[in-house]
Amino acid sequence: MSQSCISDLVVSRLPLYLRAMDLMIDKGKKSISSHELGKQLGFSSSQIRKDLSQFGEFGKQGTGYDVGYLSEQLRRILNVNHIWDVALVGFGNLGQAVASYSGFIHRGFRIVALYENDPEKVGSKIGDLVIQDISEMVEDIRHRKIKIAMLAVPTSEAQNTAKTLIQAGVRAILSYAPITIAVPNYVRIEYIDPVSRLQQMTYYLE
Amino acid sequence: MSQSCISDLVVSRLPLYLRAMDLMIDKGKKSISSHELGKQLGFSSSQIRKDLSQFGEFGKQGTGYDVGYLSEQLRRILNVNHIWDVALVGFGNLGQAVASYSGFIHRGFRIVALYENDPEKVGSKIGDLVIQDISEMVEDIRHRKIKIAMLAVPTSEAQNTAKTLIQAGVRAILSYAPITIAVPNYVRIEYIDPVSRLQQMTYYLE
DNA sequence: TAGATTGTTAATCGATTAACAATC
DNA sequence: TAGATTGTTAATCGATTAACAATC
Repeated sequence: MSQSCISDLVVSRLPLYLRAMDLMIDKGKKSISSHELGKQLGFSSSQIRKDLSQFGEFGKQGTGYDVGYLSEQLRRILNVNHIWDVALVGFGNLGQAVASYSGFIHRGFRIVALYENDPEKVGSKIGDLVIQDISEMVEDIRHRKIKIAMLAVPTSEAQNTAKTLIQAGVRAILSYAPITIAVPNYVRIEYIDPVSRLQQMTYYLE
Repeated sequence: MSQSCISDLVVSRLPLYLRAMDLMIDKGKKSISSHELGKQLGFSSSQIRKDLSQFGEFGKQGTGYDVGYLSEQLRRILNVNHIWDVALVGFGNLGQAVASYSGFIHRGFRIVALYENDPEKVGSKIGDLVIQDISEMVEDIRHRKIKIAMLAVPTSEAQNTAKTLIQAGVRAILSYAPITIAVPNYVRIEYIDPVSRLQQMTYYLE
């Protein structure tokens, strides 16, 4: 059974299911029905059962889903049952904030490299990490076999930096630049653009 | 013609069209066809024409869309032809980064208030803004008629803070907390969760 | 056992695309 | 005028939901 038959829409919901499971674990809840989970996430129970059934049979009739087991299975499906090394490019305000965010590690990601243009910043230590010059980036990423990068460079440099990252072997990019970046189809790219989300909401205001 | 017949999927693409127009303006490009715009954004030309046609006739046969005019129209449609006042709640690492982000103002948003729990931080000035105690939040937001808030508080406080914001009159929330927040249906909410986006990509890796 | 809830099927609903007459 | 591109229609494609037999 090929993975390619699963819609990206379904995949995009799996992290939300996982998030919810981990919240349940914190609360000490042992099992949950699709109905209850749906209510919590704002999805229909049908949709949750349908989504999960694409990957296996994780529930029990009468009782629902075992929270610990489903969490484990979702981690396996999403490939976050191990920690991924991530590179962060750009250490301006945004890059600094991303670097200091503590929410990555327990959800499967660890920033292991920082690259920056500004010679003033290169060489500084942030926790255990030294900010490296961007000229070392390709060799370093290739050598360390880093596959995921977060992009926090200025918009004008985003496309070129992405290209360089891909040449170095990166296969997934999370970009904070408010611009669409062209990548080959063997590379995944996702965007974080808070302003677009705000504009989406103002459409409905007033 | 009621707005309610327009899908949120369509609305979510409008900010991307606007972003692209503004990039064109910077580049000095005067007009663009749906085909060229689609290529740039990774959408089909049909989809772009269909989306835009829901709001009016903005193009010209033979030449495509006038960049300046379409930009203006999209701003009008999205209600960002004026600047919205925005409140930011939570001034930890994340809140500080959001506050220092310079990309809001020229896309329609201005942070006009900062609220924080920590008495150590309350009273400090950030640019022109004073960090206010969260206890002043409801009265202040109500008085200033602020309708949009960004939520950068710890996960455990997100739901309650959102509730308070809504009581104060906020009608759109951009939440950075990795949790689904329940809101009444007259309130819009969007989420920024970089880790979910990363997990969505690792599904396809290896 | 009786009640609850799953996984799955078929029906519905909605979104995308292909095609083309209209026209700049 | 001839070429290009729109706005729109109809066809296709895909996603969501309702319903229910199976079963814990």
